[in-house]
Amino acid sequence: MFFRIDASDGIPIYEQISRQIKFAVASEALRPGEMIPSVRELARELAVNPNTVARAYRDLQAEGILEALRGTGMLVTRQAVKQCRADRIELLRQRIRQVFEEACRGQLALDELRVLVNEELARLPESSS
Amino acid sequence: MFFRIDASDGIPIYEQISRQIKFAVASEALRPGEMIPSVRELARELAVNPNTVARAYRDLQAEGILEALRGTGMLVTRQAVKQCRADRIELLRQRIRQVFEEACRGQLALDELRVLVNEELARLPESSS
Amino acid sequence: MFFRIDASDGIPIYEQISRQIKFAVASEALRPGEMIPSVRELARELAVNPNTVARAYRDLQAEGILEALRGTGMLVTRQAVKQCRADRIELLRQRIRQVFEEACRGQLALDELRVLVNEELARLPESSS
Amino acid sequence: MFFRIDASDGIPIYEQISRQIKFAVASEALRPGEMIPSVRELARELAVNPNTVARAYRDLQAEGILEALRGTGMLVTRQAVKQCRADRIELLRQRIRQVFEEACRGQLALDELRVLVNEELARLPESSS
DNA sequence: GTGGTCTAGACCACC
DNA sequence: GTGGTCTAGACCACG
Repeated sequence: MFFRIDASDGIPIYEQISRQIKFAVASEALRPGEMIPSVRELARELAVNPNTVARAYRDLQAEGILEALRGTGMLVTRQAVKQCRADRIELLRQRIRQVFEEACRGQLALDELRVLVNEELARLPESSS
Repeated sequence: MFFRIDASDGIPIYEQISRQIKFAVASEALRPGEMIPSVRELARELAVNPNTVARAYRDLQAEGILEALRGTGMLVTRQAVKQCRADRIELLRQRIRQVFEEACRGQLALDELRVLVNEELARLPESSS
Repeated sequence: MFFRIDASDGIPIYEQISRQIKFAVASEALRPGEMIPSVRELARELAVNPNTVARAYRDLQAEGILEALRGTGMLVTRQAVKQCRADRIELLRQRIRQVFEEACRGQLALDELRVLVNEELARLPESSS
Repeated sequence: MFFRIDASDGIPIYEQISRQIKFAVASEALRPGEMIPSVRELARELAVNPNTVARAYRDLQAEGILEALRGTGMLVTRQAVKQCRADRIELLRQRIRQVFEEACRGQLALDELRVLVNEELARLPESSS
């Protein structure tokens, strides 16, 4: 697979996995109908316990992103792309809002906040389009 | 005291407490030399376990924001204001950076990100300056 | 053949196959003495693993619904019709009982259950007689 | 707690647990704001692995029925009752529909089905209201 | 081979 | 004490 996990950055491994799968679906690196690696295979590849991968898959299944075919494997559902894109944006919007609101609660001036935001936006690579 | 805690928003309660105290100091709602409520008093007020408040105070003490007067209580140190202001900005900068980087990892286009950020900035009350 | 399978509705595929064959026999769409499609043929037709069809056939054979003619194929036994009809009713009775009992365990009032049942009965096409 | 699990009736243990909690909430045997037994406690009581209970709780949390207070325990959410009642009815409706549709696919006459249903309804204890 | 369930036990942060 | 994460390994049904 095309992604990595970082066992010690606070975010649970199973969530790192499910997020990256969602992102892969959102950017169509993973397409509807396509089979994803088996639990055991991905577990081996990421050097992670199969249960951990299974949990990520199960969560995605509960969200309707993945579908299980018994004895066969799991694949990306039709609706997944739309859903993942919406999720990605909504998740981001929430996090931005959260940070901004905390800034306000902290009595930071709007102008100071704008400066900070622009500084950080400027740091981002142009290539991330 | 003048702030609230939300027991179920992911951020540990003790950290919510210490942050809000820092913010209060940064905005001079709490001034150097001023006594802060006792552990028990604040715990009662926030309907929170006293251990939790104690931990927040302990953390702030370790950071040099608070100072204990034996048998009397705790008060805000002289250097606290400067420190809290710097902390506030640095904390915020980190969180903004974190969110933006996650957006990039999620393959979101820079322009989409800018739009999101501006939408959310626009939602903020002007009065927070 | 005249039926379809749904790979993701919880019921094992081999069971979907055997049930539908039983139903076909019960309604005399499939008559005693008649040959049924070979494992390979039906597997191809249903886009299903041959092992799965084989298992369905094996189960039906064990129940005495099908009979193997060496080197020739499988056919419906004489006694099959009577048996399938009885099975069909008994199977249904069990499932109804199961659902009703679960409703009771869930503390649903008998009257609410009756209403539900009648609503669903009303939805059924008259033509299914 | 007031319910039992049957380790070998096909339904996963974690689901038996979550269902019975939902039912308890729906019938207000468990009320919003009320704390439920800890993972370890219920596990001990049911003679089941704590992970299994934890999974049931986690599923309910994902559905918004339960809420976790870190270091404290889990409690029933405000909206839970409404949701559990709706769930209970909807779950039942689906299962009834499924059974009926299968009956039709099996070419059973509507009248035969009605007879079956009434026989089974009659078997239920009046007290289940 | 596949996914799914369950057990057992370790470790963590939080209250 | 609480819930949460993770590992390791067993067993099952299904294809």
